[in-house]
Amino acid sequence: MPRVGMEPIRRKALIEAAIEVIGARGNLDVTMSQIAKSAGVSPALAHHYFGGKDQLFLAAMRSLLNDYGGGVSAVLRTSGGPRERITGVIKQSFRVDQFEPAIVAAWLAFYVLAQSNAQARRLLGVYAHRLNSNLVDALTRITPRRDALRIAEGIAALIDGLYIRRALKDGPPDPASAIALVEHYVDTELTILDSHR
Amino acid sequence: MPRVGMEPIRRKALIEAAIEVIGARGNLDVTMSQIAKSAGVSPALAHHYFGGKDQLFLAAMRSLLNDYGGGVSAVLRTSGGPRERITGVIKQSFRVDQFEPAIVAAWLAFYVLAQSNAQARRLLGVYAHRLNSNLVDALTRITPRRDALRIAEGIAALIDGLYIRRALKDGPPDPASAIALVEHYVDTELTILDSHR
Amino acid sequence: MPRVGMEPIRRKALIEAAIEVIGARGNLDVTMSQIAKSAGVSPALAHHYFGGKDQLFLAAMRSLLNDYGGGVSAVLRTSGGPRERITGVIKQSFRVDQFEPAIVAAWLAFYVLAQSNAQARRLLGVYAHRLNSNLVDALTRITPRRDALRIAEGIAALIDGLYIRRALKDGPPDPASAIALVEHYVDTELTILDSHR
Amino acid sequence: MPRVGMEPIRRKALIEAAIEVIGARGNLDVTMSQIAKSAGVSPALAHHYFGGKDQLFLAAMRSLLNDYGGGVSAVLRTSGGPRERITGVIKQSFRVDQFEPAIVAAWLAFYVLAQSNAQARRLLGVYAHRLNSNLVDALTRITPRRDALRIAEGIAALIDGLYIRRALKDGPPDPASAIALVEHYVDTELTILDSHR
DNA sequence: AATGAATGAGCCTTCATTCAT
DNA sequence: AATGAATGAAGGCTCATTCAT
Repeated sequence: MPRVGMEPIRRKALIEAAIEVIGARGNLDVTMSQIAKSAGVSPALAHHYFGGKDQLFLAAMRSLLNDYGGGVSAVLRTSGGPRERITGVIKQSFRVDQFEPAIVAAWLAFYVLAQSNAQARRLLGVYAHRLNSNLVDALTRITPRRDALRIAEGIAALIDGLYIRRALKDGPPDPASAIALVEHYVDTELTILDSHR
Repeated sequence: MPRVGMEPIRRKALIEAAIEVIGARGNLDVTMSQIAKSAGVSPALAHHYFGGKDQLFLAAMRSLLNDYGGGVSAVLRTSGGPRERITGVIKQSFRVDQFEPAIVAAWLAFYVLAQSNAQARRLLGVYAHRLNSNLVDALTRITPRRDALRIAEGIAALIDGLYIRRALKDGPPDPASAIALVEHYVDTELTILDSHR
Repeated sequence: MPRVGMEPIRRKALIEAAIEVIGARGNLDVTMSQIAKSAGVSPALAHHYFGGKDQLFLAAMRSLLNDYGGGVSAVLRTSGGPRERITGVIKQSFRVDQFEPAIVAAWLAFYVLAQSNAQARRLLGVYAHRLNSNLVDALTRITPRRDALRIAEGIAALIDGLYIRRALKDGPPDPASAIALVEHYVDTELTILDSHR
Repeated sequence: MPRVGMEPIRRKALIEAAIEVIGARGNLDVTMSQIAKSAGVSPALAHHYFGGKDQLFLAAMRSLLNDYGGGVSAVLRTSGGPRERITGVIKQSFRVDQFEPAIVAAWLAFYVLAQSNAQARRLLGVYAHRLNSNLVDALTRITPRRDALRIAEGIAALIDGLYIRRALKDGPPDPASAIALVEHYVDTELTILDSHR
């Protein structure tokens, strides 16, 4: 029973279904039919709205990145000093909804996709760069630029590494301990720098 | 002209071809034909020796893990004190051959495979546990167990995270800076602990 | 904004769009969507007005035949003697607008359609027969019936054959030379018959 | 039950099946499955040996052209004077096997294909040029070049046109009358030229 | 020991057609 | 009068896998 104005609803449903199915399977070996079925529509409709499998994947990836990037931006707008902003980014990265197994699995899958798909790599690059800028920006206000660059990369690497380890570990992801570990890293680095001054 | 005793030669060639092809493509979407062609044999032979695609993948993963794990073991046997052993593990993780794009890509692909394949997950788990044991074992000799566990996870997460970031970054991987970053992390953590004592 | 009395306008637009699209593509592998888009309406409307793809094709074919047949009839009404009427038919067949690549391509496509579609074959048969009647009718006034039949077939075959050759040749169709060739054929045949009398 | 050395057998069978199916249907709207089934193999095998639908079509077209072109060449090697060679070409064009409905229909379909497929057009162009060369070559030995060019085009157009007319006409193709018509055309043209000399 | 031959299963994609609005 | 929404059906193509040699 077709009604007008369904396009945005279907698009959203399909993107969510894509992430769900990819997350459930753990990789990108999912079919348009599976996604469409999960969204409650025919495979043809998915093609109609997205033009193809790749573009649906990219749209899903974009959605994931927007959810994350949007949260980071919101945090940065409200946080106070540099150190608080770093904490905000870390908390955002390990926000409980970001840590849902399906989401993490989709992230991993998209990481891999980025190796073979230029557009995906670009998307990822933009957000990685934006995250890095935010971290470096905050750190340069409290440490020399040389250290800021290193610490920023350390934070990002820790975040990514913990993501993987949680994704492949059995049991609950335990975001609190992940946050604590990264926070501890930041504190330690800053303390050492202070003591050397 | 078939000769006797070819089996180990073919197996090895096929495993190397698999890693090469997977690395070149960036993911596990490779065909048996591609692998077989790269190894200079027929797809049927690959099937004959490994029994199927999944098992060839697992064999390739096992090979990768053995190369890495073997190196770690060798390092641990020759290294002196606890701190040196940690350095040994880090160096091993970022050994230049481990950092070849093809190898990194294969690692990533296998990480993802581990999400959906129990046998792969088990393989990965064994080696992760062994690595963790080595790190914790060394760290407990110089820090309280509580801190040793945290720092070990930090080291492992940093290693994994840096892997991903190098894999997806354009340009050369620069293992030296990766090693330096992790070493710095260890030193910093240990220094802080010392100063609080 | 729907208005009354749009049906004939839409039908005409769709038929012209069909011929245009078929001509542009060179064959009948065109979609309703392409045709509808070219006509500036929705595919559903094309379906609504013609009942289906086949019927739209037939309508387009009918239009093509009417344009051609109408021209022939007009020529025959105004021309004087038998020889002039033959010239009229030939000129009509190679009228410059009939020679537009799109029209030629549509003709060819419809020729092929006639092989598998009874209605199309009937349409083509009626017009072929009418053309033949006109030619034979004119020729019997100046030659014995036996020769008239042969020459009429020769004229028709030459026309058709030249159509194909122009359609598939690179460069401009050059209708003048085509007309000249057929005219020469008619003249030669008639001259020979005269000389044998 | 696979046996070695099947490739040429399968290729031939598939090409013949393609022509048969295309001929039976009257156009190129045939599926790989239909062709493969008609050849007694799986669709996958057809792809395996030809790489795709287009290439199978082109191979079939090449086969058709070779059958025809090969016959023409054979005729030209054995025929005596120029006039006999022209007769040879005409006879060859209307050889009874060339006139089989399926073959004619395939020819027509390939003519249409040539409009949209560059490779097909090239194939057709080569053979058209070769035929034209043969005709012009023979004609220039008995008429001025200017007339030779025109008559050669007339012969070719008549042949093509008669093909179409036979293909779309109900009843037997009657190659004899087609040959007679073209022969008569040649004789008439030559006679007229003689009488004007 | 090794391979050419062959296929079944499945996926992406397209498209004519229908339907409610 | 007109269309956006939606789908069933089908086609091209790929690929892991099997089999006889």
